[in-house]
Amino acid sequence: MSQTVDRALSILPLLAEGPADLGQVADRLGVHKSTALRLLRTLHEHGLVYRQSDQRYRLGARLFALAQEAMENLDVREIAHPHLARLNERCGHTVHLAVYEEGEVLYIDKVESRYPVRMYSRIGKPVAITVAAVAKLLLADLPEPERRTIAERLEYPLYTARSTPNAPAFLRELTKVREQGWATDLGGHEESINCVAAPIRGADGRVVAAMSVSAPNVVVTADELLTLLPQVRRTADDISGEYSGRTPAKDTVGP
Amino acid sequence: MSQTVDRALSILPLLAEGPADLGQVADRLGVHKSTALRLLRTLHEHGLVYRQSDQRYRLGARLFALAQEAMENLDVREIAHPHLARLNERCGHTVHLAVYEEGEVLYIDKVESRYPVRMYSRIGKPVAITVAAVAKLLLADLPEPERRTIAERLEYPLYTARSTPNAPAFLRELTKVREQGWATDLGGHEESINCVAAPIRGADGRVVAAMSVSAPNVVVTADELLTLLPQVRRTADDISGEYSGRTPAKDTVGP
DNA sequence: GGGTTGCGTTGCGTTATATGCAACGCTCAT
DNA sequence: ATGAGCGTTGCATATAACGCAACGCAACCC
Repeated sequence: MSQTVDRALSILPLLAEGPADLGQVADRLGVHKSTALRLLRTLHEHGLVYRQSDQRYRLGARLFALAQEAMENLDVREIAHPHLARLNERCGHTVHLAVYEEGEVLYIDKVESRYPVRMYSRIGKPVAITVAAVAKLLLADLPEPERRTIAERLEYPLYTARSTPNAPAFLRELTKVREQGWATDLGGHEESINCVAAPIRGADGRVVAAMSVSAPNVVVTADELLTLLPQVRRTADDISGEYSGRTPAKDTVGP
Repeated sequence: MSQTVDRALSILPLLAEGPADLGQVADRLGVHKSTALRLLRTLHEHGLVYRQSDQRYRLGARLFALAQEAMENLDVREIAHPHLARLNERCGHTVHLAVYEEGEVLYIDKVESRYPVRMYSRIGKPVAITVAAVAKLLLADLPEPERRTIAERLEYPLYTARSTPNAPAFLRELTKVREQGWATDLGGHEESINCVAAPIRGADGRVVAAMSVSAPNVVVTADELLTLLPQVRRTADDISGEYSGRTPAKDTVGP
């Protein structure tokens, strides 16, 4: 809509691939060097872009700070966190919280496993959308046409033999998840890792977030992990209640 | 430099404070609503801004993804991580990696303590610059005039009784840190938490990053933590060697 | 239920503003 | 020394961003 801003913002994903010098930026934007320079300078003033010692540009620190603040302002996250921590206390495994936004699913909170073997994931990292249990829950709640559109636009990387292979299979899985009200990922992303997930709903019943418990095979088998399902669902329901205002937050200590 | 981009980018920190509607954004930018609308639309197209169900705008998911990618492209981080993990294996405490950029110090990596009591911190969060051990190391390496300018511009919040109280005290501390080549934070940020830190240097000897080991009093006393100093310095030196190309990366397993 | 207020949204003419050019200056390597 | 390559500057032109005013649409209140 606004050409100048559009061009300036296009620089960010470009730099996300790695540092680049003025010429490279100008070329990839298809503009004159002087134009690119002015845009970069503006981005620099706002701290979104940093000029390293070899004169090349890369993404700046303000970006982290912004992402950080944005995260801390998410109210679901704030409400959910103590519940996630409590669940982690009880079962010891990694607990994740994720939301859907504009075609992406991303983790917004994580409580680390207390077992020495830990899985790799990071807050803010987009989730493997076709296989993750939380992603299935979040997508399953979208209106059917949107679900179809998204499913057909997605790619289906075969992380493992049990990954969702294509759109029809994914849509079938979403229907199942929608009906049963919970989801799993049994080695669909990494061979040895299983997850159980449950939805968190707002006052209107719409799914606003999803949470999951994940553990590697070497710690517990898939069957053992599934025995945690009731606990996970109860936790998710508690969060839903508090989020939608039905249940006031419980004080952890009396006055 | 570029008015339009400048205005658009000013929206981001504004939204970081919390969601806002069109009118609020327009007012705070001092522009007409239609102008604000166009800017917001452009930001929206790039995913930096999200429109929530109540029509208000807040920061978008792309921001997380960008910050994430930016972080993973930092080569110091990549080189340092296995060393940090190894140190954590040996001592069990929380290990941090931080860099300086344009007046801010921020954590770019963290390996969690293996003790049940953990300190609060998050990757990407700006560090308490006047007290953190890593911050002292990074600032101590700046040229003297810059150091002074920064020190005088800073605020000195008294987190605890042992926090750095003002600019002169801070500058004195920096001089000391610069000479001894390592730094500590003994309860300067949180009463019960101590840190020991060492600098990571590039080929030209300039400090490019700093790493620290942190632990609460309840786990180890400050004196006990200080006995780890040689290990911390050795780890930092190993990273420096690898980063500056002097030492080739060691294979963890043979062929 | 009609009127009103408070939003977001649209189209348009004007003018400020971003643009590309060409020339300059610098560093580095030949 | 000399050239190539890159970032930087000033400037005239034209484009694209601006504010305005009018519209559409709710919600709200009398």
